[in-house]
Amino acid sequence: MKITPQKIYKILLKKFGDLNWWPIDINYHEKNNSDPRFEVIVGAILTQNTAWSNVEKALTNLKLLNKLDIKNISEININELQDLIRPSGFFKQKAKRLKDLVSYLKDKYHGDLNYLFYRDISVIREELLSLKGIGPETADSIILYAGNLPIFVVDAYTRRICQRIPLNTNISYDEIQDYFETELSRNYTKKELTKVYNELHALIVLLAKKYCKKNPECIECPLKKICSYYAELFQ
DNA sequence: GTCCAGGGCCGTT
DNA sequence: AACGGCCATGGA
Repeated sequence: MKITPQKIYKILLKKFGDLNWWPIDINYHEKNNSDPRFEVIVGAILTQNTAWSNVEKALTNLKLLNKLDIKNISEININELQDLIRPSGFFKQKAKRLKDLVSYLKDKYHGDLNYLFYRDISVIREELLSLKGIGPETADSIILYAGNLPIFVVDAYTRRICQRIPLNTNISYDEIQDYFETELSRNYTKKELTKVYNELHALIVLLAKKYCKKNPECIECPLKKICSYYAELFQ
C-alpha cells in the first residue's frame, strides 16, 4: 500500500478534525475598518523561527496602539516598531522586513491587498520572494493564509515528517511543494485545494508539535502504522 | 541553565 | 549547491 499525502491528510483529519488555522482578530479589524489579511501577513513575518506565543504578544502590542494596518506601519518610527514587536524576537531585522513590505504594498498596490491577491499566484510569489526577509515559507504562508489562494506551505515540520515516514526525501523546498501539490491535485478539485492545503499544513504542524518532535514520541502517534521510523524502533 | 520555536540572509567552501 | 553563523525573546 502506497503512502500518499492524501492518505496522511485523511488520517490526520480524522484524528484532529478541522483546525480552522490562523484565525485572526476579526473584532479588531471591524472596529478599525482595517484588513484582516494584513494581520496574517504580519504574523507570517513575525513567526519566522519563533514560537507563536511570542508573536501574539507582538500582535497585541500593535493592536493596542492601533498600528496593525499598512498605513500605520509605514508611518511609524522604526525604533517604536522594533519596541512593539520585541517579544517576537529578531526584532531589528523583522522591523525592517515589515517596513520594506509595507513600502512595497504601498508603492505597487496603493496599500490595497485586493490588487496584490488579484494577480497570478506565480507572480505574487516571485514578487514576495524578491523582498529581503521573505523566503519561500513566508511567501507561501502569505499567499495561502492571507490570500486564500491554493499553494502548499512547506516547513521544517513537513520535511521532518517526510523524512521519517518516509514520504518524500527531497531536500529542496520547491520539490517537496511540487510533490504535495501534484499528488493532492489528483484527488481534489481546484476549489477544494485551497482548503486542503490550508488544513493539511495546520495538521502537519500539530502532529509535529505533539508527536513527531525532534525527539519523537511515537507511541500514540496517529501515523505510526504507516511510519517506518516507528517500525524501526522495534527491530 | 539549556533547549528550541510555524526562517532567512550572508559569507565561506 | 551546501553549510555555518547570525539574528533575540520567552516558555518548557
